[in-house]
Amino acid sequence: MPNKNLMLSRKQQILNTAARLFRKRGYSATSMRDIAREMQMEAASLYNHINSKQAILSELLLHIAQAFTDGMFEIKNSSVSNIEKLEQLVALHVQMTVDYTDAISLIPNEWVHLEGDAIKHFLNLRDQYEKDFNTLLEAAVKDKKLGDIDIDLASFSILSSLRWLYSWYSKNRHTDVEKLKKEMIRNLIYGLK
Amino acid sequence: MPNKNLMLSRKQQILNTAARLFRKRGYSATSMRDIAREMQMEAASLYNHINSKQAILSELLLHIAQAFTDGMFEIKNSSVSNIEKLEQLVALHVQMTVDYTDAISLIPNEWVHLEGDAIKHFLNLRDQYEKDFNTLLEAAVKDKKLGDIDIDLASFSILSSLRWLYSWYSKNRHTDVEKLKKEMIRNLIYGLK
DNA sequence: GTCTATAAGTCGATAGAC
DNA sequence: GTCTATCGACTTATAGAC
Repeated sequence: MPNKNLMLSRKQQILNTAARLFRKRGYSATSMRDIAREMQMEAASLYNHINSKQAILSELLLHIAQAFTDGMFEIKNSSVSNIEKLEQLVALHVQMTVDYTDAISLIPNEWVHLEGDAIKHFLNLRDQYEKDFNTLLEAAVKDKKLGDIDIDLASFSILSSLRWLYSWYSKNRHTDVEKLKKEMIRNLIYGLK
Repeated sequence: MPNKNLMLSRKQQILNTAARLFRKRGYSATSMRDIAREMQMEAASLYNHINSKQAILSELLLHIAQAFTDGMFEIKNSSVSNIEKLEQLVALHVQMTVDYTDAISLIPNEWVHLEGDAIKHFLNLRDQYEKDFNTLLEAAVKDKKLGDIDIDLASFSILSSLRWLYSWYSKNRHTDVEKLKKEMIRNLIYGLK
């Protein structure tokens, strides 16, 4: 298979390369020269495609956060049961992990390096997502589909596992995605029954 | 209550301060000048107590990793059932989280900034711990105490939740520790039944 | 769109006075 | 054990040639 980067815009190539390096060493320990070296160009040339190192990070993080918000919106407003909505949310996380493995790895920690409006926007999206998740979990408990759990702690446990899935998936890329979704739904939701 | 740091050696004060800042901004984004400012001294003075910034990180991470290895050794060699050993391991993680909240937050990501022998040592301890954890999980399945789960993925899910517990605990410090242990055992182990 | 050169600042760490 | 002063390397980002 030819290098997938050949089909992408120069800017998208830079974003993908940066995501991979930020994942490996963190935002602060990755220099513009590091990104340029991987792109086989000089650091100064990067600035013809992106405005700043900070802009790279915020594009990566806000794109992922917005995709989760959009997914939540669709699932929340669909006409299936609450427990099925929870299943679909777990499946959404698995699919995002498969599609954006490097960028999604930045969500748990690297947002602290965002600045100004970007960090505010990111935290707004994240906090609203977590509230919506808790609300659905609570609704499923009221539907008697889940046991009498501590909502906040259970929500936290589920989202923690999903946040770290990129790490497991990176070592198990051969895994069938649909099977992985079913297994995670079982582990994280029906495990709580 | 007087400042707890008053009872500690100057070196331990520096380690605690560094752990707090490394947690907040990451190892790379935290400068020796940042640590010194929090200690109300000059950066150069830190070097009378510690050899380097790198030495701070390796002391913090290897102390935690060794404590987990020691805990695993005791639990593994005790004479209770496999499922009870798993319960005790979850309780160990909860206790470590309560006792070393800042330093434990560095375990998931900041080890990548270790160098030389320190990173080798850390990864050896971590990998052996995870192998032991998987072995116990498998034994509990054979004992018919757990369902027919994907060992590797279930192990991963449990450890992911435990790795992120420091974040939950920081916002819920009032929580009774013994109650938290029981709730996590229920969520992470008996949820899988 | 890529390059060289460089500005302006921060980094970890050391030397040596007190 | 703490300070001031400083070294040499590295940082993000820009100016301007091609």
